[in-house]
Amino acid sequence: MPEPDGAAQETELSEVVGRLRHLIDAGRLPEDGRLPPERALAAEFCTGRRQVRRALDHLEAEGLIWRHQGKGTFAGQPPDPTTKMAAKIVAEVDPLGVMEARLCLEPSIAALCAERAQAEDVARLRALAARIKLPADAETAELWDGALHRTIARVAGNRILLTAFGLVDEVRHHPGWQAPRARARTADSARISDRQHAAIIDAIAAHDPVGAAAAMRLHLETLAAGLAQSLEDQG
Amino acid sequence: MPEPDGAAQETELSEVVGRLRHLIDAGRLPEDGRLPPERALAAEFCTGRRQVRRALDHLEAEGLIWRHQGKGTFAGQPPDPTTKMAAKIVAEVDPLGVMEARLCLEPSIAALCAERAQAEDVARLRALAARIKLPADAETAELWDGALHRTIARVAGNRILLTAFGLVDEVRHHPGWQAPRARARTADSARISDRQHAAIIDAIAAHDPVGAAAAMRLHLETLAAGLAQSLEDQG
DNA sequence: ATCCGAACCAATTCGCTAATGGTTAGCGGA
DNA sequence: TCCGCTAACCATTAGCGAATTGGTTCGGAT
Repeated sequence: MPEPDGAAQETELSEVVGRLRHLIDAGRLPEDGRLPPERALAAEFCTGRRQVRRALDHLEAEGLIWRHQGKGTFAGQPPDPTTKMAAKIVAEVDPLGVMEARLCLEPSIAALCAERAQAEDVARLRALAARIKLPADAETAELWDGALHRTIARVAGNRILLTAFGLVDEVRHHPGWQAPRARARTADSARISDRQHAAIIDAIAAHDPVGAAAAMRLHLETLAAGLAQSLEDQG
Repeated sequence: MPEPDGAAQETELSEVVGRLRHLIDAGRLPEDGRLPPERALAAEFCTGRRQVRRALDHLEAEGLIWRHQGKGTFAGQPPDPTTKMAAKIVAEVDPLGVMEARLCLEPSIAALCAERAQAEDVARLRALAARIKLPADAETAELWDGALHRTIARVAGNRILLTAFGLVDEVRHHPGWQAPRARARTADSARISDRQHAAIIDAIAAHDPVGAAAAMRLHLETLAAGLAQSLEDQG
């Protein structure tokens, strides 16, 4: 028999996988999401290191964890260079500084987008804008809002500006800054944002760079004002 | 007399500055551009560490060197993590794309700079502008030109924008793109750039954001036109 | 023949020391 | 009396070696 007791091994492996999943979900991991070493896990689960590695292979294939030789095993996604840069910047900048940077970048990006957008690009933008107003919860709306702005930057067709925008976006979405932005979001502000998004996209569709830049600037200034108000209320 | 021999000290300081400049320009530095420790420089120049530090202060204000406690003193620009990113971008972008990005970023940066520049900042900018027209060779002039634009970005006081600018600057200075820029530089274009630099700094000194942005935009458009011409001539 | 455990390899982190830029206290000259 | 300099000190970082950790291979047990 090529596999003496393959079924039993299968069940043991999936049990280890389950215990690891529980360990990750339980939130008992340190701040950086680091898992115990493989050897320690093997001892804790009263099994061999090999089984632990197999289980970790599964979890890694699922994208639930990432590993690096000499470094360790971590829950979540591996950090890419942009996030590292963003993390450094977050320490030295405040939400208003981010809005300032957006005000520098995004109007010009919108203008370029207006120059270059094809009909299908405009359709994509409209679809995204429509999605923003669907969800009730602020977090999902933020997600689609980010997607809209990012798509505008992508359509603008300048790789450098897209990277710069991505940097700002990364800083913007950094955990810890969600609270003031969530506070700043109300039903009223959402409605205003929707109208402003529509105005931006209209200008882009009309291939009107100046109008697109102006509409984007107005939108960002509105957001900045709301954010400033929120920060003022807070502290 | 409040200053015993202030003049003599001045001359000694500027001599140290000159020797340091020569040391940097001579290209006898190691690959990473590291300068000898301050103590060693003091010994070599037969002076005190204080004078060396003052001289280095000048060079740092000019953006020619950067220092970090415990790390050392280096010629050139402090390495952002942008370097790796820039290498990726270089492959997917052309010189005109860089100019496009600069046209998006730098006018707004100049406006912010105009809002926030102190008298000493303006003085630094004027000193840099004066240095651009001194050297005969294009490469050194480019160096000082870069230092001027970077200082404007630094004075603007927004860390994110400074990083974004650094990204563009890194791409811009990537080897292989020097040739068309060198071809685009003539005695005429240098004189025009000088005047435009002066106009930018005047607007900044006058705390005129709109004027600074307009002057910067004009300057970059002039550069872009020259670059486009150069590329066209090339083929 | 297959699979597991132990040993080994490579990359990283940690703790320490030396080196280096930044700062301050105290002295000497005008 | 005041200013500026030298020397010592502080904070941060590089360099190095030992320990840690994921990745791999080899020998043996079933």
